[in-house]
Amino acid sequence: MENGLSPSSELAAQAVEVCLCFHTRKASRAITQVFDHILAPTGLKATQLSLLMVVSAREPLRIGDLADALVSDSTTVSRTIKPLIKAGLIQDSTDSQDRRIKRISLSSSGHAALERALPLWQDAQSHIAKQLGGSTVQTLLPALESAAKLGSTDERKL
Amino acid sequence: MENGLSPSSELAAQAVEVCLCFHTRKASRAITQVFDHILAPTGLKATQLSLLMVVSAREPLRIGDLADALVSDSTTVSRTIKPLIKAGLIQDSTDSQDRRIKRISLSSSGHAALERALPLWQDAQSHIAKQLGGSTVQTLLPALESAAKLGSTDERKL
DNA sequence: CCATACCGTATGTATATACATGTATGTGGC
DNA sequence: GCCACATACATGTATATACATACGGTATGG
Repeated sequence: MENGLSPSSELAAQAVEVCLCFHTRKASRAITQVFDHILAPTGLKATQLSLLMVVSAREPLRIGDLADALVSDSTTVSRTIKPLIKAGLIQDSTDSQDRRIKRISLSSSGHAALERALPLWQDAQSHIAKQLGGSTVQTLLPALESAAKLGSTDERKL
Repeated sequence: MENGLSPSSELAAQAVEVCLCFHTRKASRAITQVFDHILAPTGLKATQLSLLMVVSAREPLRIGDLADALVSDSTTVSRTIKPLIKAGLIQDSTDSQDRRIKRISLSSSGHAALERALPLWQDAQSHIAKQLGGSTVQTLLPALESAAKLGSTDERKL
């Protein structure tokens, strides 16, 4: 092994270069960092603004439906909404028919925070789109949407 | 508002559909879930296998360099390696010249675990590549690599 | 040669994420 | 109506992630 790597290390080195999980996670960290920095003045993290945007588009909605929309576990959503409830941006109410169900919606503060944050969201989005180039963005978004569908139809049911 | 959405909610609904942060994170959750399920028999999570692969390709390396490679904070790396050190897969040794520096490398158990996991990694990678289609993968990987470079050159230094 | 600034890493705190499990509620068969 | 089962959500535990800060080690100017 002239390069100083064992055979399995050589394989691993090749694998990591094309690993879809590694690259998707690395890119999501980088993009989240940029969004977080630009969104800092709003007091919202990128994840939290995404949550507000999804809720605002579909409110009122159940935790399970929110989890489906986010391709996230419902126990995760149950927790990620907590800081936003504490901050008074999201409210939840028990369904009167089926008391197991929580209906999630934005408070008026939530709507206001969303409205204030959207211009900075646009800044971050434009900044990244400019760096990547329009054609890259055009191919990236559909590819990411395809990838996001993997979890729901696959192993999930097996 | 015939659709029942306020103006800002309508904007937010449009924004989230094209948000690079939201879509990248959603895709990374979906892909990570598939990898985690397929890798379950190895006892390694997708994130941990990625770590082992990167370390094996460049060992020994400093925590800061590992953080750069992962586009992650060095304080994050300092913690994410802990479960792997505890499991005996990764070892760290203090540099004899500069005792601030920790040199990270795989133990023999780490090399063995990596070797055992690689076939399942290949299963997961192939499974997802097949679902996405070869041309999508070919466009996705370079786009993700471009995106991953955003963090290092941008706001980071400002 | 010491004070100070700088560098590499760790810790405190907070959020994000998911699996296993628990709890409360609803539903259907008998 | 009661019991088994299913459904919706929460909690326990563990890992991933990052910022502010602390701490020890190194280098450097005076």
